Amino acid sequence: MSPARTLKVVPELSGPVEDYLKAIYDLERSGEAAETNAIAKRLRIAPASVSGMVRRLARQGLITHERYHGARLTAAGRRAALKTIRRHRVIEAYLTEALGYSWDRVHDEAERLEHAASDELIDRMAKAIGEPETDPHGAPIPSREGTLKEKAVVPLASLPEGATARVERVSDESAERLRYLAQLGVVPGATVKVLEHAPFDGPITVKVDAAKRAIGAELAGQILVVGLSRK
Amino acid sequence: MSPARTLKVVPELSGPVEDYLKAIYDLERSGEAAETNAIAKRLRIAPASVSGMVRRLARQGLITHERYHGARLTAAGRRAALKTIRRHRVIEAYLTEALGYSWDRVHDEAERLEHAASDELIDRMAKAIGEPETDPHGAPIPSREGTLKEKAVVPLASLPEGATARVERVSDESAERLRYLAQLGVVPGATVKVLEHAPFDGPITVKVDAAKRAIGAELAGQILVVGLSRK
DNA sequence: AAAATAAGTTAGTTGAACCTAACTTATCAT
DNA sequence: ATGATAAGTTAGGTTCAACTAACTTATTTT
Repeated sequence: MSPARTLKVVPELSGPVEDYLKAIYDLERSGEAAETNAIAKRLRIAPASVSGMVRRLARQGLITHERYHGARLTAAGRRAALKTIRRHRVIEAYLTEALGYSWDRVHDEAERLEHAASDELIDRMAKAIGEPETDPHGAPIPSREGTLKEKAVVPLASLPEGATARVERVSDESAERLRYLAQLGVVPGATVKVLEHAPFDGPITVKVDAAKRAIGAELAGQILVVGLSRK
Repeated sequence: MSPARTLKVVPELSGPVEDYLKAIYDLERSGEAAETNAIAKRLRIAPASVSGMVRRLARQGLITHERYHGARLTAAGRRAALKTIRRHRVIEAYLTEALGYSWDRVHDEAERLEHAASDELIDRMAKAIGEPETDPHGAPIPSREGTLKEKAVVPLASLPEGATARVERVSDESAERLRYLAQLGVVPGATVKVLEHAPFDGPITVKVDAAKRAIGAELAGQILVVGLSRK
């Protein structure tokens, strides 16, 4: 048998630490610092546990943390987060492209493999499927160098009636939701036209592939699109 | 994000536990019970740590253990060990067949991935490369059902002068050794003829691919072959 | 058979990553 | 501005899987 972890210049981060950094990265995308409770919810652990880890991550220079006011990634923390995110998304893409997984089954598998896969494996996987730019849910894959170009997207829910848009990305949090979206035809690349927008956060009615579909406000907030035309 | 571990009927075994079972399985192949020190050496941990874990595994019914006299897998332990070994070997085979890894680089990667890959992933990998019967080093891959047919093999070192044999399997413990063996042409499937056998555990001289090679006794003990003819 | 050596175990620690319960700080509503 | 609620933290505890040091049992040598 051989040593459990390969030696590295940068000290290896543990699986849990990688998970925290990913969560913080994700929460920070909305602009504000990642709050303790939000991190806890995302990782399904107790807020008290987050307090402890956040202190540690700050001490290690991966995040900055002002007590009672959330966490923000430092440059080093962001780099580490993007590396893990790259792994996750390349694995997701590889599982669908090379091994026939459906898009609603890849998340959990990737969640475990991302902590065990070497950079070399990730690069080989990416090359084998033609260096895709996004994962199966439309999320962009960070480059090998750790840069990421986020497209300017808006939630489908925010479009006015009559607008046409291309689906760019959907949330991969729930397998069930992904199956439902696939059934509706709401997948990255699909074109949707907003027909009707019920008031008071009601459902919106859209045309997808010549079919009329009603989508709840909550769900429509998770579908990210790029607008094609206002009318 | 989603839960860290999938739920299962059989309680999940931790990575370390899987490593212990694999090590014990391997050591037991030689007939005798797996000794504490041997396990410790294989896993590169202190013997004292093994004592503790062995007690736990026995309590869990995965091994039997008589104090001071080594450990043996129970049926349940053997099943678990073979599952992990199947994962390891399928991953090794997949990495070489599908992703272009050389046979000396697959072990470490598999060592980490085997604890994170789901049964479904392993089955998909195996199918993708045509359900191979062995890993790149010639070690047999346990079936999905947990059975394993070990070929009747002998160490190259045990062959008499003049004998011809087919290389079946080599030890994958050291990447360096594997590179050396590849260079010699000593790979599973190759035919070797013993030309000379130096006394006092000296090197043996063999013919491989029309080339004459001297191989140290120690190394020749790790090369497993099936005899083709005595003369 | 006694002494030397090797193998194995026990006791006590450590560090990571989680937990609950109790407390403190911040924010919001009146 | 004061009290209620929400958010965050501290304190203390658990489990896992490793460690070292000291001790016990088994095996081998003389």
